[in-house]
Amino acid sequence: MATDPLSLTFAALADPTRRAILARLTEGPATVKELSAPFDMSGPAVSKHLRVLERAGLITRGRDAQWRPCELDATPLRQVSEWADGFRQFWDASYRRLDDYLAQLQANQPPDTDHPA
Amino acid sequence: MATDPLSLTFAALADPTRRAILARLTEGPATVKELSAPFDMSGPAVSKHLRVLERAGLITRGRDAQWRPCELDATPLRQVSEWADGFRQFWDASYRRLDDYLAQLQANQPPDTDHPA
DNA sequence: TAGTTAAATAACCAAGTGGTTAGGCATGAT
DNA sequence: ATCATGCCTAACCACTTGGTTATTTAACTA
Repeated sequence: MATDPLSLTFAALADPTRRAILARLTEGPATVKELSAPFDMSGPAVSKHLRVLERAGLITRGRDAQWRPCELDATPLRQVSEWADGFRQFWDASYRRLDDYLAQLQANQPPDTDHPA
Repeated sequence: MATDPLSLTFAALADPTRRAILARLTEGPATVKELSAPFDMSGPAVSKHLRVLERAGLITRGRDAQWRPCELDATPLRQVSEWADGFRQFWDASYRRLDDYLAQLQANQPPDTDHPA
């Protein structure tokens, strides 16, 4: 797998379980067991997901007796947002093309308001 | 692998080659050979990357004689941007915490400008 | 000391990834 | 009809992923 930061982040996000864990962590830190609760999945499976999130820098892990609380670190998501925003004009393109088409229609042959589509 | 649309999109983006292909396609449609040119990689390898992008709905493929031109479809990136934006307050949080700290410092014990840190 | 709880590690498995080479199939050119 | 081009599929490889169960480590508790 690619090991550059952006690729690690995207790879970490490419799993619904991990995205759900991040969503849960927006409400505050949680232990591994708390994070496991919503999922029909063994503890080690959740541990692996957490390791992927940690490698991507999306969570940090502390230590409190036998608990290892996880905390959200959303800073890598900033790069994700910025990368995606670079394509905004292209996902807007179809709508703009439709707007242009409608504007041109309006200018050249105004629709007959007596016969709306 | 997860097969929901957002996971497919994130997985497709988790590779620098595929992101470079998308960047190239912002300049307009291209054939597979044109897309392969910048990469030290066999044709089939690029074909596989294109299939991943196609499965994620990020490109569409046409047919022109023996060429199979690829075109960008950025609409899935809109969901990516919206998902990431949901975390904006959290990647801003550290800066806000710093601002708060500085503001509090300013109010309670104004820094000695003769002894800057 | 013995027992319980939280979490990690180890070992394993099926499936997927990212790459390769070899070969096949259309299409266009000679 | 033959050949070259563009691209695909097939088969293979080493490695990763997402899951499992069993075991181990670490810390608290009785």
